[in-house]
Amino acid sequence: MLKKERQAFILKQINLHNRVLSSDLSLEINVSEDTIRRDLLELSVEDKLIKVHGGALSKSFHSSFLREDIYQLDAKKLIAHKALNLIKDGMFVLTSGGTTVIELARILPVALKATFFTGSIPAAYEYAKHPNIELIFIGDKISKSSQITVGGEAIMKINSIKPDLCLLGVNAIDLAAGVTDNDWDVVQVKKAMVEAASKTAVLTITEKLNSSQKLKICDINQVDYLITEKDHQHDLFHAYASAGVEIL
Amino acid sequence: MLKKERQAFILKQINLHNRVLSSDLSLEINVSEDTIRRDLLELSVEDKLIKVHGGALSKSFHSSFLREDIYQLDAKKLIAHKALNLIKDGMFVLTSGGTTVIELARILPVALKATFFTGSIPAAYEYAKHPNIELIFIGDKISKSSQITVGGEAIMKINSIKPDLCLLGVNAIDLAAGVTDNDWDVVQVKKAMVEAASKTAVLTITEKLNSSQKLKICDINQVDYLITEKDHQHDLFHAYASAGVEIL
DNA sequence: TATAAATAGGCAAAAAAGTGCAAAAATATG
DNA sequence: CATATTTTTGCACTTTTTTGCCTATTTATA
Repeated sequence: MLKKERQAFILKQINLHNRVLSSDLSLEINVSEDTIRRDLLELSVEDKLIKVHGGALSKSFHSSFLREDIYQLDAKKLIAHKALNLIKDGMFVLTSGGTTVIELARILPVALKATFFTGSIPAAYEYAKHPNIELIFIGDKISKSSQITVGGEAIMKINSIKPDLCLLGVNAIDLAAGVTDNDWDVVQVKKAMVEAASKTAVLTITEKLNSSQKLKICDINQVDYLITEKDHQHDLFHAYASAGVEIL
Repeated sequence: MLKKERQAFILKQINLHNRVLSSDLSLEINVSEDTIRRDLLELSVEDKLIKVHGGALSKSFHSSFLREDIYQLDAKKLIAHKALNLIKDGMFVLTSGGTTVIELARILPVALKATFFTGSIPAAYEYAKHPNIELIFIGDKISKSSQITVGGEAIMKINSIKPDLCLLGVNAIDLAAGVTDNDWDVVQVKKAMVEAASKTAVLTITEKLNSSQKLKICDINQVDYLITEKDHQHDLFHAYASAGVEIL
């Protein structure tokens, strides 16, 4: 069998079954696993498939969602980088959805080994691409507007875990009003998340600071860390720092 | 043998077998391999064949592989459209992941009002965009390779529902071997899905027909509908139809 | 953390390809 | 017809490609 034929065969198997094992191909085509590995390497640099330990995966399965224009993306990236400091190897992390949290999911260091819980579909999609984190999706009804799980079953599930850290992307935060939002179902879930976690970090652009909405998620004193794009010594944060929130 | 005769012979062999080896041709025509190589070089600059190390490949063979992705996508879209006929307003539909199912998710008519259950992140992402369907995500550990929920909790959840229809994107289906797959965790979940649903429809391109993998999801007699891109009267389906599967 | 599988990188043998050359054959030209 | 010119072909040689094997590392997973 010619090399090109072999590679075509491999691609066909991948498109057919979404994944192949080097060992299987080696047996089927009757060449050494080294040869298969070299083929997979070539095809992967040609962007025809995704090479993984032990074989290869179909590309179509792993193409990413289109990133739409995100408001203040640079600020959100900065926030994400700051938030990384809170996440350590072996941690159990519970995260909400929201563009800032998704940005964080994208930049998690590949070496990080941790367990993430989330009910957000876009966030889960990003976490799932990470090689070393274990992902537990909290299922139930999906809220269309926020693409996040809501409902009693999800809340029960959240109550049954005890994560080290909750990363909350929020809509509004204010010293007096606390963390607030405007979707009843989402608020119930976020409430449960804050309650369950040992520590809670709020991720938000400063624009949302000192604003409030109609439904309350938690008080300021339940927030352990506040992460924004501005320097932690900025005047804006004095009152929050006094209230016991650590500013990052 | 004249040079032109020889080249015509080579082209004939290529069209017949899709590939030729320089060494074979040298023996058959009784000229040196150098001459064959020069012939192949000439024919390849004339765009009559594709020269590769060791011989040559037919043009159609090669170009069909380049276009395979698009070709398969068309097939999957066709399958998705056929599958639509099974889905009625008010139904509870349980779906797996896989590119074909995701294609279906993309083309659900906006007017359709139904409840969808899934454990696939990409599929959920598509369902979530639909205005009128209610989406319940089945949560648990997410399998990285297939981006689908796996694990005992997910299976228990599936067992607790009684959907009207299960839409299964499969990796391999065969009359004797039944529906098979290659990931243990995924197989457990799919098994539960088939068990739970009143009716099961298998969505697959015909290329996956009559192929099998190592782990069994269910027997052919548990499959109610088989949906492929080919006409339902195609010879390929006789045996399946005889086994009681309705071909769409 | 320990163990087995998978991988990368170096090496060598074999196959194939490129190169230059010269003999043979075909073709052109006076 | 004789000679010059071009084309074709095979051969000797070097270079490149392909492949399998080996060993040290890395990776997956219990």
